[in-house]
Amino acid sequence: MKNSKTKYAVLGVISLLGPMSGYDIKMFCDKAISFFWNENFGHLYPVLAQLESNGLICRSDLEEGTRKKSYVITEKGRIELEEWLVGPVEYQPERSELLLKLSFGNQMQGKDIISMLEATKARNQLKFDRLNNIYDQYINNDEAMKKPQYPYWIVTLRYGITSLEASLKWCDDTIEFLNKYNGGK
Amino acid sequence: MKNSKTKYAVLGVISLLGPMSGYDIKMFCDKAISFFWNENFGHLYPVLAQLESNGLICRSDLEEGTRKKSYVITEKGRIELEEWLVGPVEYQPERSELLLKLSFGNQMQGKDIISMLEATKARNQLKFDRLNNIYDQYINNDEAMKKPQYPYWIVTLRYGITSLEASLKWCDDTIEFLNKYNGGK
DNA sequence: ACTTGCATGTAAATCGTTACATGATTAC
DNA sequence: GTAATCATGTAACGATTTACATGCAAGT
Repeated sequence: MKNSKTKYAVLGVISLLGPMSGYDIKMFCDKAISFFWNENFGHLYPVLAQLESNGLICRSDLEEGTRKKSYVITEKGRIELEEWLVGPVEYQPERSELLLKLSFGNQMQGKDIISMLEATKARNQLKFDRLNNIYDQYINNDEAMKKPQYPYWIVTLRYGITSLEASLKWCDDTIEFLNKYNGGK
Repeated sequence: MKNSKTKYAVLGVISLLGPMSGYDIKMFCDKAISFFWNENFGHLYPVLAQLESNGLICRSDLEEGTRKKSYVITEKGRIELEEWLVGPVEYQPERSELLLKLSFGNQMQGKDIISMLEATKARNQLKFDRLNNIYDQYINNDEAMKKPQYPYWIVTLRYGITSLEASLKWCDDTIEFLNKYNGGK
């Protein structure tokens, strides 16, 4: 559990959104932050158990009688979370399957490259639209603005939107460039 | 070896750049494509051995007497490479430590957020400058233009440049936004 | 002599995904 | 009644990273 960012994701989400179960955390990831963070049950539950046994989170008493196991963060957990928060953002080696394939483009047929780019564009357009919807609902929303995380969520949304925008433009430019290049030779 | 993209990276690089050793492949990754693809020795060598035992690559006779083991792609390897190339680009769940931390920004001190963003900006500025240098040397270079991969490498470079540009702009905007927001409240 | 770069590999650990297994509750 | 959603977990597997280990060759 040295490098598990899942650990910190869990600590952060729980510390921010009060008593939460593994299921709650998963749903929150899927619905609210999946454009920059993802978790799955198979990893989440063991980490949760480990965090509890290490005293970084503990059971809340909100679930009386149900199967649901809600957790809150402990003082010890909060300290570890803060240590991570002020530490450096770890370098993450890039791995883009799209670019890898594209760099071997001379071994592909022109139509296959274009359809790969079109598929990427379509996928990103969907993400872009979805994010923009969320953003529009969130920005200047009185309810949302009361929350202390408001400005931070705004900027993460903007990150997603900005980079998807750039990606969409690149798709268009690239399709045009390759069409011209292959037409012109 | 079902989902190993390393496998395809190796096949692609070897098929494109002729007889290559594990070391050669690693150096190529580091120097030429590290902005979108990375490999490490610990993974590379076992995969190389496996690809050879599966008949997807075979030893070339270029290394007589040296310790260096150079490989070329086989017909079987080329077929598998092409199958992967025309297949769909797999969805990769996002995981950005920067955005994860930022989304917990209300639990950080203002100065720590700003320095995190400044560090990100500085790092990306470096990458941006480096990529631009490579791009400038490559674009319209007579030597480079003769190679069949020329247009494809151009567009991958543009991808890197475009997305770093977007990221740099976002850093500036975000620093300004958060400064204003926290100053104004 | 010594450091840097070339060169290949193994072992251990870990992280994360996928598939599997189970069962309660709620809505239609 | 039955499908969807809520809810928790385990097991197996696979991919990748990190650390370790070795040794040659070339330049300074």
